[in-house]
This record gives sequence, structure tokens and C-alpha cells, in this order.
Amino acid sequence: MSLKYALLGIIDTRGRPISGYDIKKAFDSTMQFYWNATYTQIYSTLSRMHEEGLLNMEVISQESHPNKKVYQITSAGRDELAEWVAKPLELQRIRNEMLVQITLADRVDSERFVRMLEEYILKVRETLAVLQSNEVQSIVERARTERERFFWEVSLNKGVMTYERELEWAERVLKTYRARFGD
Amino acid sequence: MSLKYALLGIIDTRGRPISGYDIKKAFDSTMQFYWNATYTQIYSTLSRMHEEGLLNMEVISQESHPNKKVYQITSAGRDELAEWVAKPLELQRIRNEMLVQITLADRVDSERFVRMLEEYILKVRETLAVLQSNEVQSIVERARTERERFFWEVSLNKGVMTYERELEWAERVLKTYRARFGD
DNA sequence: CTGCCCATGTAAATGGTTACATGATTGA
DNA sequence: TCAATCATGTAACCATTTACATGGGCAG
Repeated sequence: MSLKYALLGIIDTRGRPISGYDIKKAFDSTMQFYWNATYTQIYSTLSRMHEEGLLNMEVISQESHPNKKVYQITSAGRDELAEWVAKPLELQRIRNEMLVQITLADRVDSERFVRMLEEYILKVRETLAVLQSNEVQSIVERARTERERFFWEVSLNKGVMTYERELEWAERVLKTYRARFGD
Repeated sequence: MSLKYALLGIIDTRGRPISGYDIKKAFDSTMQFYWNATYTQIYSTLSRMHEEGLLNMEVISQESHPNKKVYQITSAGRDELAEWVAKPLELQRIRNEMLVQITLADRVDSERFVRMLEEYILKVRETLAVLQSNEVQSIVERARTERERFFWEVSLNKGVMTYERELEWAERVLKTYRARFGD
């Protein structure tokens, strides 16, 4: 479960106490292109990590809003994070539903297949637009050292790259399909 | 759950009755680069699909080996498969543990980080070698129509491409890291 | 006055992994 | 004689998604 470590990483990087709600937002704006999580998952993982002693928790009473719980990393948490980060990098096991569909696509008629691909291409383009926006790119500016900045840049760019390749690939498949099986 | 449809696809493509054990092998040799499943998952999914009426099942008694259950697709199964295959292609949600590690890699010392990347590069190379082997590439030869062959080729090549890009990327990161943060 | 933001959670279901069990056959 | 192959499964666990619940504040 690397959600645990992603959360530890965000909390540690922040430094100041942070609520689950704000962690989710930080999560979505930094790691959304290679990891994602729902509130349900984040809240329950945070309580478990608190029980395990990886996080300190404090309840902040608020009047015009619900109370909130803010978390900070403990030294045990920092140790566990450091240990995890230094583990060997494993190949991601792949799980691509779309490729299963394409493998079996002989069961779909031509017109429909072409439309499926076209719509897919639009979706990839939309995602790419978000990724290439200044807002996302400016995350990297908040790095505190040149080295940290390097790591952030590399991860973000990998996300962008992945979608760029996806787009090229889908466009090429569409073109080839049309050339070979008419339109 | 697209394991269900991957299995239906394999059983339907085969035509003849096939056991869970053999499905696993077919699975590993055709879709392993974009989907995977354990025996546990395959056996339990097959019984459920049988209950749902998507598969016919027959027990084959054998002497010198354990009995086996062989499955064939029903027309209800074929209908459900055709319906699923024609669904819109969705963007894969990404889940890349390695990128989480790299984002937080400022907590790792240089020597260790370089070694992690080097080992990662070796793993990617090994996987690529398997993918580019003749054995894998020859799967495509078993397609029965030109169009089916096109779909199989496209999916397989996407797998190969993904790992080729991964390799290039990792090598580039390593080179850049060395240039900027010494060795 | 509608809908989104703040903030946290429970419950249930689904999906997926890991460990364990069985036991004959076959090839190196 | 050792390991691999054949063949299927149960049990327990971990991870993830979806649906539901609460209720004030604030902007258009």
C-alpha cells in the first residue's frame, strides 16, 4: 500500500499540520497523474497511521465550519518513509482495460470502432491540456532545493509524456485502421 | 471487472472447451503485458460466470491426472462480451508507485538513488527482451482474419512500445541526474 | 434558492493477493 | 531423486470503490 507513503510524503513536505481534507487537495494537485485516492481512503488511512504512531493528530474546533483534525508526521513516520523511499524501484504491473477491449475488438463493427477511437483521442487531449497548464507546471516552483525540484520535475514530466505518447499512439492506430479497413 | 471479459474473450476465441488451467496459460501468453491474474482469481471468476449462465461447464474425468472442468461460452456470454467490447474506451487511471517514490526521492542519498535507477533499467531491459522474443510475436500469426490480426498486433505493439519508452525515460533520467548532481 | 465548499465519516460491496492444501506424473 | 507440471480450490487478508449521511456558510 503506497497510499500510506504518498500521504506521509505530503504531510512531511508540508511541514505544518494539515487536515485530511487539505491533504486530498494537495494530493490532487501534485500526484494526480500517477496516483489517486478518494476521501474515504484518505480518512481511514490517516486514522490507521495515527494509531500506528506515524502521525500526531490534533482536533481544531471551528465555529462556522465542522471541526477538523490536523496531522503532523512523527519521527517514527519519517523513519518509515525514508526506508520505503529507498526500496528498489519495481516495474509497475500493468492493467490496461482498454487494450483488452482492443484485443477483442473484432467483435465491433468498423463504424463503431472508429468512433470509439475518436472519442478516446478527445479524452486524452483534454487530460493533456490540464497537465500542460501553467497551474500544474508551477507546482515545481515550490521545491526547496534544486535536487528536490529535479525529482518533482522528472515525475511530473513523466506524467505529461505518458499522455503525449498515448495520444500519438491512438492517432496512429486510427489512421492505420482507416487506411486498411476503409471508412 | 474486466477480468471477466478477458476470460470470456479467451474462451470465445478458442472455440473448443478449455479448462481454467489452460486459460491461465493462454492468458499469460497473450495478455500478460496489459493484464494479469492469478489462478485463485481465474477459478473463482469462472465458477461465478458459470452460475450466471455465461459459460457451460463439463467435468472431464482423467486417470493419471486430476479431473478437470472445461468451459465453453454460451450465447448469453457472447452477447455480454459483444456489449462490453463496444463500450467507450476509457482513459486508464494511473497508479505508478515508482513515480511516488521518485517524487519523494530527496530523502535518498545520491549513491543509493543511482543504484536504484540502474537496477530499474536492468529490469525493464529484461522485460523488453521477453516481449520482443519470437515466441511472443508469433501469437499474432494465429489470428483468423486480417482484421483480427490488426487488433492483436496493435495491442501487442502497445505493450512493447510502453516498455521501450520506459527504458528511454529511465536512461535519460539517470544521465541527467549524473550530470547535475555528480556521482 | 440553488449549488458548491467546508469536513469527516460509516457501511457494504467488489477486486485482488498470499498462503496453504492435495497428490500423481514426467523428465533431467 | 528432485523439480516441474497437471489441476483445482479454500481462507484470510488487504485495497479500493460506491453509496449514504450530516449541516452550516457563502456566492451568483
